Order: sequence, then structure tokens, then C-alpha cells
Amino acid sequence: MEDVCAILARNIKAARKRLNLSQEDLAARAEIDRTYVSGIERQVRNPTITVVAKFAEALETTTADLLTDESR
Amino acid sequence: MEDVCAILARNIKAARKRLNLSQEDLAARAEIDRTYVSGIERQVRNPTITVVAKFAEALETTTADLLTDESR
DNA sequence: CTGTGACTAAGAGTCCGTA
DNA sequence: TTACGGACTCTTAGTCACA
Repeated sequence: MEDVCAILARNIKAARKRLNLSQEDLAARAEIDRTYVSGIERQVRNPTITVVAKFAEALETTTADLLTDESR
Repeated sequence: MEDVCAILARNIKAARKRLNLSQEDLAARAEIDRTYVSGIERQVRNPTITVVAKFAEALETTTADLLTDESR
């Protein structure tokens, strides 16, 4: 079973690219530090669900979507 | 926009009832502390996504499902 | 534009109990 | 069976300088 952090990292990165945003742009939108965004995409962070919710809003999607394993 | 913790609390409680589990049963299954389960259902906790994943496994569902707002 | 190490404050998560 | 409290440890939140 794949780690939920890996799924989140992949989905955030994909959604970010889709919107043509840099990590910096996303950080600004979500009101999160740039380096924190980096840490999540690199899977060195294990965020709380409220942080994921912030990302979801900034990426114009839902919390559930960011945690959905698209690979199956 | 409704808080993600409220959605989680509602969904966990519903899934737990559906399986006829007590908070203690669920805690044992998910290998999470009994008082922590209580705290999440009362929305006084803001869990990390790995904990939500543990709940999902114990409740025979997915992380995304536990964070899906069924009220819409 | 991104990765990384280091740091403090806050809160996640555990364990003991009581009503 | 659940809510709630105290006390505790350890990780996350959030930020910085630097590569």
C-alpha cells in the first residue's frame, strides 16, 4: 500500500503544473511558506488536514481530490 | 466553506457506526489512542494525513472518502 | 525557481485517570 | 460507552539563510 504522502505530493505537483504555477506562486496563493510547499512535494513533510485544505483551495480542487490515488 | 475537521469527524463517526464499532474498537483497529479518536470526533484535534490513512484502513474505506463532504 | 538544514513555538499523539 | 482532564514526548508548523 502506497504512502498517503506520496499520493498527496504527486497530486499537488500535478495540479500545480496544470495551473502553470511555480512553487512560489502556489505558496503565495495558499499563504504557506515556499519552502514548506517544497517539503511537501518532496515528501519530507506529513501535513495536517487543515494544511491540505489550504492547498485544495489554492489549487481550485478539493481536499479529497488531493488525496485520491489516481494511479489505480 | 465548512471546516475539513468537521467533515472528517462526521464521516469517521458514520463509518464507525456502520461497522458497529465503539471508539475503543476503532482505536484498537487503527492502532491509535482511544482518547485521540474521541478528540477527532469532537473536532478538537487536527490530525495529520497519515493518521487519517490509518482510520481509512481500519474503517475499510479510503482517505479521500473520509474527507469527502457528503452533504453536497 | 527549487532543495535543504536548522531552528522555535505550537500542537500532534500517548498514557494515566475520572465522571 | 464516551467525554474530558493533566502530563508527557515527539513531530509538525512556519520561517530563515544559503546553496
